[in-house]
Amino acid sequence: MGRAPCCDKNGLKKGPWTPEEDQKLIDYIQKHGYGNWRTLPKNAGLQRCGKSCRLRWTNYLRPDIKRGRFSFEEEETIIQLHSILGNKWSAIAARLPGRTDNEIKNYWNTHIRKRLLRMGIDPVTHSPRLDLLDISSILNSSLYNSSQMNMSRYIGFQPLVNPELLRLATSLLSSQRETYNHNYIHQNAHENQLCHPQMIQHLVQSNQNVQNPVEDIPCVQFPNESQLGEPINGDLSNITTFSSPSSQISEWQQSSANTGMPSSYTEDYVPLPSYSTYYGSDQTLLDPSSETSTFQSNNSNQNFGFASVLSTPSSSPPPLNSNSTTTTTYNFNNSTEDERESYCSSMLKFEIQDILDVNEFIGNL
DNA sequence: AATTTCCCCAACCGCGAAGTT
DNA sequence: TAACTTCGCGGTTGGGGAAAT
Repeated sequence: MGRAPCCDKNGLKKGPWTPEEDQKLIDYIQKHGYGNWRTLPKNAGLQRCGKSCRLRWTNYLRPDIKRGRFSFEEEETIIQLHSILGNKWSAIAARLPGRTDNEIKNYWNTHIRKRLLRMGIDPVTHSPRLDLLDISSILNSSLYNSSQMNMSRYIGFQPLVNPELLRLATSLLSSQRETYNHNYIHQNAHENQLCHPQMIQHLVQSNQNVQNPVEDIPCVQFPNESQLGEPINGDLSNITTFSSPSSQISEWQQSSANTGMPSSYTEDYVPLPSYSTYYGSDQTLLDPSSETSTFQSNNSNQNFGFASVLSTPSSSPPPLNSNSTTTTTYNFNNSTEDERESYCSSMLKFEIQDILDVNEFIGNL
């Protein structure tokens, strides 16, 4: 039969730890090490359950825990890893020495997530929140008439709030709804398709001279962990590079042909620009479609290949070189959150303007 | 100065995977 | 193999401090 119950919950203390309790736990672990959390509290003279002791140790008392603000590099790392791993906080923490999963989770929820939302970026998909740009629904809503479309409040920038432009856009879109429906159904035949249909509609229109306009649609679709599946021959480096959409698709398809990746997967995949375009690392700042716009961080110490990320056991975080040398143009290490956000907003503005070329939009009317 | 609201983060809870008997 | 426990993870909560009114 199984073991005895972990702990009798009756009579065990809960809530904040006192310095005395902390000291008892530290003393015990320094003497005997940790391992059997079930018996540890009793042996250490603590009126706590093992789970509480483990949490206290791993999240607070561990000597290698780094305290204080997250650096820009750490923040960038978290965002990058989150885009790959989702809410796998322990896996993310394994890549950030001295940071706990709980700390990262809290930081994500209280800082990064909010900032991304303010920037108009969906913190789940890491793509621009195109729902905010759903022109038809905006125009049809009473919000438009009553509040003069104060979109900038929601998405943090101005260029898309021109009601006249939106009206024209809606006119265009409604006249093409039938075509759109066809395209949309076609484009979204696979799950996780994150392209916004109206965006597609516009881009298909504005790229009439392009042989394969869909290729140039900067929509985003991220391979999630399950989609990535097992590393092929232990090497996933072929999917760590995100460059300009059209060139990348061919790269992706080529590499998939080499690796035997299912063709349906390669057809659907449209890469996301590097996160350095959010945060402005070197040349990607100026040219989002640059071939150098790789998913890999420009920080030389943070090479986040999918393989290394996915294969890292959370229980034994591999040490990252903490001697960071970065080519990042903007140094956020000592910046305030506002400064970071301001900069990020301008990045997003660039991105979306690039996607929704307003002049071209008007030119098509 | 007092009160209210907001925000952060340490800690708890529940669940699933892995391990043990 | 089944039954059970332990461990670890991710989601959530609530206490306390800071900021706003």
